[in-house]
Amino acid sequence: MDAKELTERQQKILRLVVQEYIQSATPVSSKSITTYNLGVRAATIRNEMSHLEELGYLTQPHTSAGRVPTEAGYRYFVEKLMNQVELPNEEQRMISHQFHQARLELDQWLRLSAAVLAHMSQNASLITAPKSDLCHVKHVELISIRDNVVLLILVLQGGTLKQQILNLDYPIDQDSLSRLARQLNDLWGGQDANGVAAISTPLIDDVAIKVSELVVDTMRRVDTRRSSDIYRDGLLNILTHTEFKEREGIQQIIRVLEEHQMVERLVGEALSQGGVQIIIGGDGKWEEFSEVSIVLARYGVADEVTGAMGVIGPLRMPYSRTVSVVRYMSHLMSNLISDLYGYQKLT
Amino acid sequence: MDAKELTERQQKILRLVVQEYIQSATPVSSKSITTYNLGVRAATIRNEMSHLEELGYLTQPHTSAGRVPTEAGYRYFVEKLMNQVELPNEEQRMISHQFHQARLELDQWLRLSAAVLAHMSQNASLITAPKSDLCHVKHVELISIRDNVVLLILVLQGGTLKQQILNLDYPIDQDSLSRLARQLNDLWGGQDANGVAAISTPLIDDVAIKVSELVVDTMRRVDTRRSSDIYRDGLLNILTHTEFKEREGIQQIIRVLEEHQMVERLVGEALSQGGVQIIIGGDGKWEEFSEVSIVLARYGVADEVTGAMGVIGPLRMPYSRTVSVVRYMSHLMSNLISDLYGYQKLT
DNA sequence: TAATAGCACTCTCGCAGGGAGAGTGCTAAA
DNA sequence: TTTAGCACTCTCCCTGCGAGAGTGCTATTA
Repeated sequence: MDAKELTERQQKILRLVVQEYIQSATPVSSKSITTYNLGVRAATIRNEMSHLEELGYLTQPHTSAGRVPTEAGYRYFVEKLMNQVELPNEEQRMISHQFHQARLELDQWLRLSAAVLAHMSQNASLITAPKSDLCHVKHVELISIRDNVVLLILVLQGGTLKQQILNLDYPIDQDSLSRLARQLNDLWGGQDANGVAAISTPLIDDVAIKVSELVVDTMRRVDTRRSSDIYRDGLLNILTHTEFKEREGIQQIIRVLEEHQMVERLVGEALSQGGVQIIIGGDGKWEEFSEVSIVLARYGVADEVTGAMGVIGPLRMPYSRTVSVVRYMSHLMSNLISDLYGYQKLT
Repeated sequence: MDAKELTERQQKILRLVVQEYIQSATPVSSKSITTYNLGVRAATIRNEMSHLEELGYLTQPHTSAGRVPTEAGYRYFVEKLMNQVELPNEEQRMISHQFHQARLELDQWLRLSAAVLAHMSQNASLITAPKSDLCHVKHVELISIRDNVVLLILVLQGGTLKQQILNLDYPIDQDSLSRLARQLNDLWGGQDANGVAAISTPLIDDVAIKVSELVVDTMRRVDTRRSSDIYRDGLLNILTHTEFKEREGIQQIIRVLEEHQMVERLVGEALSQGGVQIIIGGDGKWEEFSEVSIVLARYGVADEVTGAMGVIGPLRMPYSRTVSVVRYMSHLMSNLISDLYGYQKLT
């Protein structure tokens, strides 16, 4: 099963089988490989294919059908045989142009990212809003909505916004609220949840106590919740391109997109290391993804704000193109975000 | 085709056929209707069924199969035959309990609403964040992110939050920003986009001008975009419950959930009138929904903040239950929102 | 006149058989 | 080591057939 066991010709054949199958979705015959002018006849290719099958890279749906890549086959392809191309300059320019048109609004960027990932890869995409690794207070603001209803806005380090409504027992005017907000900002700036809690113990003002409770509570919840808002797109691609028989696969994809728990696990994986990661058929680790492949990358500013993005689709997805897109998009978003905040860039 | 043409017995039969078909998903035979003790034999029911077919309420997949409701059949059922039940008290209490546990966070409420709608109806759901009909400034806030990067937070009447990043040519400290924000608040409070633009013309301060441009621009975009954030859930229900042959229907559902344009059209429809609306097979108006039914309602506070929620699924959806859930949820959300802001309630 | 028992008719569904076609594995020769 | 040739296998598609479900029609009954 080791890579060294494959001759150059075997590699060529494996690559062709994978590429052909990704395109056609039908088992690849020895004959169809001969059209690529390898200088050998079908019989020879058959022998090699049968060897590749023994090694676990190919398999047959039934005895007299062509070959289909196994998960191991895809993995070998992705790791050793795929030509890593950059996204064509023209497409890069087109995408980045769209982003700069979208003004400086994070929400728009994320929406657009999901759309671009989905469109370019012709699969489903997902991207999480960037999130600070550490949850520190940047700013609090108190806004009077009406007599005794107050809107609390909490800005976290990294730019995440949280809003909460506060119902008071008695009315309070905007001026008092602004004054209180200013005090609290001085007090809490740069603190994490525990810091705020500790500093707030001596507070006596009724409203201040309520606000501090709300802030601490909100931050604790941000801390425990791994991922933030999630943007998705391209589900329709899956339904139009994928064989409809593969019910199981489609369900897995939707489950990934819909269930927060799944996303959080993936995001955890993505954030654990840099670069583009490719998970093929769950890679043995995840049964729930047995029928799908996922191309993942983190983006953002290391140790400051990071998010994850990815494309999810059937095993036979156009890996080369997808990897290019995900890599490009993660760099683009990293740059945009670091420009936004003036941070140093994540490689 | 008029309602009066249906005898009481025909109504009973039509109701039973629809209910049976919704449950079983297989064409309903005359024999199976006899189990409901109508006091007549299968042959009689056959005659009635054939009459109902002439009237356009039933149809047969093929000559010797049972009957299936037509769109007109569903519509008749929904309008005249369906028993409008309230959601059981127990379920009402369970749901409302969940909402009060979720603290006063709109985001959580919306998420939860989508989940409840999807779970109770066993179909896909969608809900848009409530949005002010009129877009007025409630509050602006300027927060220094670093030297010359400023976070602009714009609170609109109704509680919608917008954030924008502002890059300045030179650094500015938080104190100056706060002072500026206070001035701008006094100046702009309660104004709409045009008001802000008009008032801002005499401004000379460099930062103030930039802020005003950004605010006007943002508000204009909020004005033109019909719907705000959209929350979805329950797509998996569709895939597990629906016959998988009905590819077209599933694609239509996903298209509704994924494409903003579709959502906006539906929301427009929902907002145009109160109460729960039921769109069956596009009701002739919308080709794109030929295979699906949609149960819609608006919620919120009339003429102040309103949103739309709905359930979407195959034609054979459990209308009675779905309508109950949507009605209950729209009231619940209306109450929560009016409590939140202290507004008067929307009927 | 409305209801219904009875029966012929129609259509689907599942199964089996057969032929065509695609693709393989193996053997023997170059 | 490669390859031509051939037997073999398996799918796919078409056909035919019998069973079963359900209808429509007709003649009879209350």
